[in-house]
Amino acid sequence: MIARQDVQQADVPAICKSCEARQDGLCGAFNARQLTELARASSRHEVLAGAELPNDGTYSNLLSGVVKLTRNLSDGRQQIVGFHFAPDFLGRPFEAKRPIRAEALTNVALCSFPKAIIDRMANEMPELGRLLLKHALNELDEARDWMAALGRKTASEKVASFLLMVARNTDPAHSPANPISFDLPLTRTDIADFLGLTIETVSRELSRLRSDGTIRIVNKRQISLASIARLEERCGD
Amino acid sequence: MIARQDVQQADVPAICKSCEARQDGLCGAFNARQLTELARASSRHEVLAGAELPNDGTYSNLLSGVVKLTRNLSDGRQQIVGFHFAPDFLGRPFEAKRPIRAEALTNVALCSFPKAIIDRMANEMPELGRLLLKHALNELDEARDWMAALGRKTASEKVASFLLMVARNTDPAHSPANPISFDLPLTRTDIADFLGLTIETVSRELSRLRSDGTIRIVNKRQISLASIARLEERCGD
DNA sequence: GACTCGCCTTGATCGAGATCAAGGTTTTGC
DNA sequence: GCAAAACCTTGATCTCGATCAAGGCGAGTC
Repeated sequence: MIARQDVQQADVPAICKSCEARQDGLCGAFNARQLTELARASSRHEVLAGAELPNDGTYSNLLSGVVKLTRNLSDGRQQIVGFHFAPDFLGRPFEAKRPIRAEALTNVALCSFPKAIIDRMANEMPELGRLLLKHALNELDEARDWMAALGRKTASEKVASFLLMVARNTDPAHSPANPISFDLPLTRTDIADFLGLTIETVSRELSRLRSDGTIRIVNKRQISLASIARLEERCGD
Repeated sequence: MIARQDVQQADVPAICKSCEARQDGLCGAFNARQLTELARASSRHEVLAGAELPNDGTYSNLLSGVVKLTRNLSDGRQQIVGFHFAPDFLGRPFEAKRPIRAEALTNVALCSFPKAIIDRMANEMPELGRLLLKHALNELDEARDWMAALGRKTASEKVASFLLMVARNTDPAHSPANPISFDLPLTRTDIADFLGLTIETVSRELSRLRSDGTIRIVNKRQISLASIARLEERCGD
């Protein structure tokens, strides 16, 4: 699912076809004239797996890959507070001072827009402001769902919920009844830091799900689910 | 601090002086003509402690009181995913279908604006859209701070962080070195549901903080802190 | 091949916080 | 005022997930 070859063929200029075609991303809101202007100002670039994304106030469409957002306590304890899967939209226009870092989990391709241009266009076009707001509220809803998981779910419910989330982001249109298979773009350490568990507990819970037939672990990173419905029974909500 | 008498004297009409005076609320963004129009459309009302706030798409300034946002798992486990303290701004224009309920913890006074009017004004005035976005991003940052607490802090760090948050919202300008005292607007059950703990653990941690002199528990609901700095040492970040 | 290094799994034991239980205090209602 | 109910505290015990420990697997390197 994390299509590495997308990152290789990265010679699409300026505002890329993938942006224009995408309903979900920022570009859906613009008219043809604005898209032409954006094309001149935007830039496409790659970030390698493991590298930190710059927090420079630019807005970006995430064209391929997976990004994690982490927040650290002073003694090094780490919590992952969110993920971005392609084709999400990334942007933090205000208050970028919080101790939250964005890091590429896989190789990542971005189409970035300078803050100044987007801000000016948002002034001309209220529709764009509403789109940005809608994105922020979706992220807020997701954050609150995970708060409930972190505070009140058991370890096995957390792992089941996590697998469901990855499956849905990997293949959103998939039927709940059919088997589905995907690459986990995270190490066990990342999963643990997301779920507020240790790597040992994550590993044990995955083994338990494997031994009762809910999942198959092909490759450490490659998981296949017997059915989404089967996991939904175990995720606590 | 939760000024109950404010709720009693609730005969301010339409768009209230408290709204206009408030930097933080929605009204800061409007010009005089728009404020006059809003005055006709807005309504002030009260919600009693314990009652649920309607999720009807209206936007509101929270004039006094405290509101909790809760999310429940299917078997009744509850997680509090956020608070609103006066003078916060409340609003969920999109995707109100998530299983999140807003409930008044104290008596609450609201100044509400119909969604249709705000939406139209947001179209006329990009500044308003940016204000709404800024509020949503602040809430997102807070949610992520609490994700880190839920996932990675110990019980005593959670309780210390919680007391700090209430203290800061109660008297944001207070010096970190001086003592401060405030009403806890929550039961032990609410605190536990916010921190992902049980009421017994919350009670024990409060007792521990009392016995080592960090806090004084006057009245079950009335807490006084020796100093904010003292608590900050214990909150883990 | 064999060595190393990073990552994962599994087992044994421990401990923070949950659960169970009893009693205290504050509020409410008569 | 008293009784009942709601809420809070404290103690005893248990359990889930953390910690400690050992070894496996796979990729890269020599």
